[in-house]
Amino acid sequence: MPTKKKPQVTPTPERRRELLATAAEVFAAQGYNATTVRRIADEAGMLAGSLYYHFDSKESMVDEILSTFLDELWQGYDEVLAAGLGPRETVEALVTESFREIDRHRPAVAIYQKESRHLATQPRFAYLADSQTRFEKAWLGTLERGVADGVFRDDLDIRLTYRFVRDTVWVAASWYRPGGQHSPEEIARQYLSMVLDGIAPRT
Amino acid sequence: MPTKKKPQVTPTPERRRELLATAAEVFAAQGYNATTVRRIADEAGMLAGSLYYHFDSKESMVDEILSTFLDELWQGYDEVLAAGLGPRETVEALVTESFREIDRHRPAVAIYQKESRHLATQPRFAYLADSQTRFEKAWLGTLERGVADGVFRDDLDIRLTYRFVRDTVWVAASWYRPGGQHSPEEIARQYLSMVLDGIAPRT
Amino acid sequence: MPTKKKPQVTPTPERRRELLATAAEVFAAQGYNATTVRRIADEAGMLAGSLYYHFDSKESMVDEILSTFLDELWQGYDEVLAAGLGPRETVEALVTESFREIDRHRPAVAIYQKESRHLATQPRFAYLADSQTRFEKAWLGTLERGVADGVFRDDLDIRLTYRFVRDTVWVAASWYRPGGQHSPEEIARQYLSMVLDGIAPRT
Amino acid sequence: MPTKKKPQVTPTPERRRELLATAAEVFAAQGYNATTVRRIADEAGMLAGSLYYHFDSKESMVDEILSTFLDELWQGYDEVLAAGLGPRETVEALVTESFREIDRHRPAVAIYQKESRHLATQPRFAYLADSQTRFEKAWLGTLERGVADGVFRDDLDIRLTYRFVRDTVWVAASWYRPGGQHSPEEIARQYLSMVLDGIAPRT
DNA sequence: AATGAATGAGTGTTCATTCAT
DNA sequence: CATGAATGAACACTCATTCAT
Repeated sequence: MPTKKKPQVTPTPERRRELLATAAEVFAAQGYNATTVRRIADEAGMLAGSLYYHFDSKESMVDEILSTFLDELWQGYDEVLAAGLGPRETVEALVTESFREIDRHRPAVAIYQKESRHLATQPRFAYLADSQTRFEKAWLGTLERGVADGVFRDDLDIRLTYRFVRDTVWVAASWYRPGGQHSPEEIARQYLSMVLDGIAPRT
Repeated sequence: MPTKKKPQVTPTPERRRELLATAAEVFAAQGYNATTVRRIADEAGMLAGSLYYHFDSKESMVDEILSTFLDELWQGYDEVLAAGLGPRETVEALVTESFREIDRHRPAVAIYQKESRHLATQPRFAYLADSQTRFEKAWLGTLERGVADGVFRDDLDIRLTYRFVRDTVWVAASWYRPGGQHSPEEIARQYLSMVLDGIAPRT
Repeated sequence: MPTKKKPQVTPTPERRRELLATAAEVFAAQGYNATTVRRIADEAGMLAGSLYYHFDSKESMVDEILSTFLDELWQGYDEVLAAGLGPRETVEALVTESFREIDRHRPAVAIYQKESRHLATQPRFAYLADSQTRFEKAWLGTLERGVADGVFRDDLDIRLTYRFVRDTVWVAASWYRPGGQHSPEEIARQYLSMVLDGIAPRT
Repeated sequence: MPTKKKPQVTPTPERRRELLATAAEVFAAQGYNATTVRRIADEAGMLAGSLYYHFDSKESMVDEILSTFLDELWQGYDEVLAAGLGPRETVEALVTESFREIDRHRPAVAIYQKESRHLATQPRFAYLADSQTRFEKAWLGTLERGVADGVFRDDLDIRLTYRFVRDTVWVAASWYRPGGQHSPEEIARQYLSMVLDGIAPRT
């Protein structure tokens, strides 16, 4: 019977994206565990069971949210890392790119911040740990090059510096609201200024 | 009738503290919602129901963990704020005190970071919002004094600076492990150095 | 957004009524507290959790059972009270109406008898106390009118008489079984005969 | 070691009676199932576990309360039934005795009213059903004798009459408060007057 | 006699998930 | 595509009961 089609993998990519956006918003606001499927469905104007036409499970929703975000993030990062910039310029570009991602994927970033450690224990989310590792390599490498080149201080524990910069940037997702008074680029500029030169005036 | 003496309810604060320490560790590791009372009981070597001899509810456990932590935190902070130090010395003292608290109450700080926004919506945890407000006042005030005195830069958005310093410090609770290679004071020193002078070398 | 229609919550009052009838039967037989939600579900041929698709809580089940009963009861009573009958005819009509209610809502009446005092302490069940008060007013008023008119004895404590008649009628719910050898009207007739004329023969 | 005595069956009959009185009061007020052992212990000024020095179980408490009450009740009843009175005088004596028992054992009577049907299903409480049977026999016999002698009406269903008188009397336990304005004997007198002669005036 | 602490079975409730319609 | 109804496992919490001290 040619009239009965099995639902395609992407029945309507539009609706899918809408629903994921809704889910991401709720996950970010309430936390993954504390968010019920019913709540997401409410927000989407349907019943809880209906979501299962679009997604296999609640888990597959976060999965898709996070992997989509990380894919886009690494597209941007890889471009920067491949550009052959100097260490300081690389840091500037990475930070700027990060704030752009926060601007575009705020809920996903917030979920990533809050839940990734917890989720990464499951095999399905192994890519979270992978990403973390690549991230660390890229940053530590850049910082080390910078110390060697004399554009970053050599009297600091480099892992501490790494964590400092990393957290400094990403935590912003917890308070950032798109459409606020500062553009992502402006926030990046000020953050970079603080990170690079400190909050005490240079004499 | 003199026979109706209410028997004392909290006879051994010892056990209470032990159990709360266990609970805090699990809450910090798995998240409050994802932590089952059974899990805490397991870790404590008893059955789930037995916890209710000591505590009213799972909620009252986090409550006691967080309020105990905040009480101690504010003791330290108030001492610093009352000492009449200059803005820069105040910032140094507050940051150092913060890392000491992270060292002493790491699980509580981690819980606070992850759950306080969510918990603060309940009336019972109103003190979390209060604390947040006091915190912001203390920090913003100090930073403003510093800008006026010329010991902090005047070309930065002060709220951005506040968030920068605040997050930078507290997020450390997510990776800090007591007994590591750096003492809290050493970490504080390096963090302060980065925050105040930046990671680029002063020429 | 027109896509956000809230789906209707009570689409099939049918099932609801069936389930409430089942619940009422069990509550009446075992007592509200002694009845487990699992038991009701068993009787209804489903799992305990499934009941929560239809009802918010066990409490809301008794609530609906009792309030539905009282609503119908007062419809009948109000009709009688508004009919402008003499005191003796009013008493006859109220008693007859009561036995009809016992016939139609036996489980609800039994629950009301056993649990109302206990439930009425909760704000949610305030209407139980209200009903009690209205009930008392209606009866006492009728009895007083009867005494004044000389159709009821004036040598009896009127509150005692009230309790006597009230209990006499409602306790019947504890042994009455619909479909027995006497119709509600026949039982009412005999009860009225006893209450009005006594069990000793009139000489 | 002669110093260690096993607790006697009646360690201090005084205390036992006190505790049972307390328990009965709570059972009557809240219902057997809804009453926690902790609550009884609270009321008695001790901890829940301590009650188990005096009683085997919560069940054995009601057991002792109810059986003590029934023993005393039947002492009174048997005396009346053995006195060789006429049917009308027997009814008067039984009702009066009943109100005296309500006066002396109000909580026990209330418990009996509310819980006996439920408890009687357990073998341990078989005596409740036995008592019920004896009770029914005694009353039905007396009423039948009365009808035969012409001192009770012969136009009433005798089982209906039995239930009428029985319920009428015992339900009083639900509102009776010792020390009120009417003595048990006065209440009995008025009840008997209503039951025998009705609430309509004899012409 | 009574306490402090624990047990273990059970209770109401929640929630992700399924599936016939 | 979506609904209505149900499942079943898990959860926080309660409570009668036990027992060493």
